[in-house]
Amino acid sequence: MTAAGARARVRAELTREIVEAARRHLATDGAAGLSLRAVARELGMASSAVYRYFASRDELLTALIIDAYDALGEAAERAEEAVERADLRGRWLATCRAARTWAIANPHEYALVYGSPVPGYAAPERTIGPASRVGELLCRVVADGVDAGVVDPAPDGPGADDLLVPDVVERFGLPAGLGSRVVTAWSSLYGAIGFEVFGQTRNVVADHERHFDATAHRLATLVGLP
Amino acid sequence: MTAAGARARVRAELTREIVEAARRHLATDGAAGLSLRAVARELGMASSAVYRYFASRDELLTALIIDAYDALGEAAERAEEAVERADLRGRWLATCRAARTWAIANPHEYALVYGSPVPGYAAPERTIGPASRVGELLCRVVADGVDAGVVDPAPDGPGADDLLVPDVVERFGLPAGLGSRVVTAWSSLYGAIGFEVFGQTRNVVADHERHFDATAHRLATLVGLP
DNA sequence: TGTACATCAGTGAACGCGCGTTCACTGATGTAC
DNA sequence: TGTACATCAGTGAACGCGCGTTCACTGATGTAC
Repeated sequence: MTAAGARARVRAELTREIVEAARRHLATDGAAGLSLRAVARELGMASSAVYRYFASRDELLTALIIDAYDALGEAAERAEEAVERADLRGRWLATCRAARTWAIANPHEYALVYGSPVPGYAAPERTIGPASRVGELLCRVVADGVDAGVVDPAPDGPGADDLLVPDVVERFGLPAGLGSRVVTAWSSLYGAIGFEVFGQTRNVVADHERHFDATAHRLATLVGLP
Repeated sequence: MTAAGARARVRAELTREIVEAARRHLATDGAAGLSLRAVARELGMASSAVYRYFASRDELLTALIIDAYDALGEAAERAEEAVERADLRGRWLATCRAARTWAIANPHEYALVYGSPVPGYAAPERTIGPASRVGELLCRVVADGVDAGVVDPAPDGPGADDLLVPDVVERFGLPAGLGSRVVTAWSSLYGAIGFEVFGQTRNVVADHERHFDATAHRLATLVGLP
């Protein structure tokens, strides 16, 4: 068992090294230019050897995508956990700020998951879970506000009840009347982050950090947080 | 003059055909995979012939980018013009909806300008003008509201006055106290469009059109439109 | 109007490069008796 | 503990493909006198 265990451990380590090398290549060539051969070259192995670890280029891409979602999700979760439970707006802001900070520190991984889709690549189902971690966090804050009686559960009236997929509303524990608003805030958050990371606001915004904070506050207000 | 004029006209036509073919290739291969050779092949000419029209692949990319910004800008401008001047919210909504409609109809060109940056490509200065047409439109609506006395010129108090680059505030005719809010709405608009076009809300939103309308209304309210 | 010259569009071969994936193979590492 | 066998990691050559860009060239189209 220990012998087989050792082999498995070495295998897991090399798998990680391949993913790490691929991640570095993302920075120079983008997702579309990610090359198995270049990764193998960097690790000093034959390009064919990589196929012992990943069945194809797309599988390697999937590993990168899941890693990116998980890293972003974990950063946001840690930041949110550190805030006192009753401080709803503080939890919301911490989540938004952590997402922005992670995106600025890892722009190419951010582009991989929230930028243009990679042509010819279809993300498999197992990316869905990691992809929704930040969204879940935002929902929980708002749901806690509803439970505490400080957030209006239906700010749009009954007209916005059926805009979302019913499963989603249930899974995230949100009142139906609030779902669409939270999705607006969620997409707005990534709009703000994307504009900054991709440079669209370079000659527009002077103080990116304070402007982002103002945006996060506005989104908190939009979903009804006190 | 007519002879030279004819030659110039033929040249302009072929230039357009090259750009059109390149645009079609964007759909299958993405911006990073755009290939001069593939474009030449489609047009039945030698790949070297394309160099009589574009000095490099990047120049062709620039032409595509400018075309995309201009097409989006024109669609938005036409839609906005069709609304009665006094109907500020209607003008705002028309602009947002036109941008969304264009993006859905032209997802790859949308990705080209608002998705991940193309690795190794730096957009030249002449893309800036076309890039800001939609933003200008949004600013004008809000500025008209301020002029009419129905939009609060400083909803965030004096604290948000210096978040943007001063030139921008001046160029777009907005009060300093409103600039940051309009930028929030602007990035939120593209966040919403991007999420829909790139598929992030596929299993989340049930009625994309109505949800988008709700979002556009919320953004109008955010910038203070009555 | 006719002719000599200049300009321009387009060709095809070549340079040097990179890619994903397959395949038969060599050794090393583990497993079962 | 020792040996025969099975599993696995990694190799290197090959297949067939595509790319951007350069260059000397052929003809056609325009221009000046």
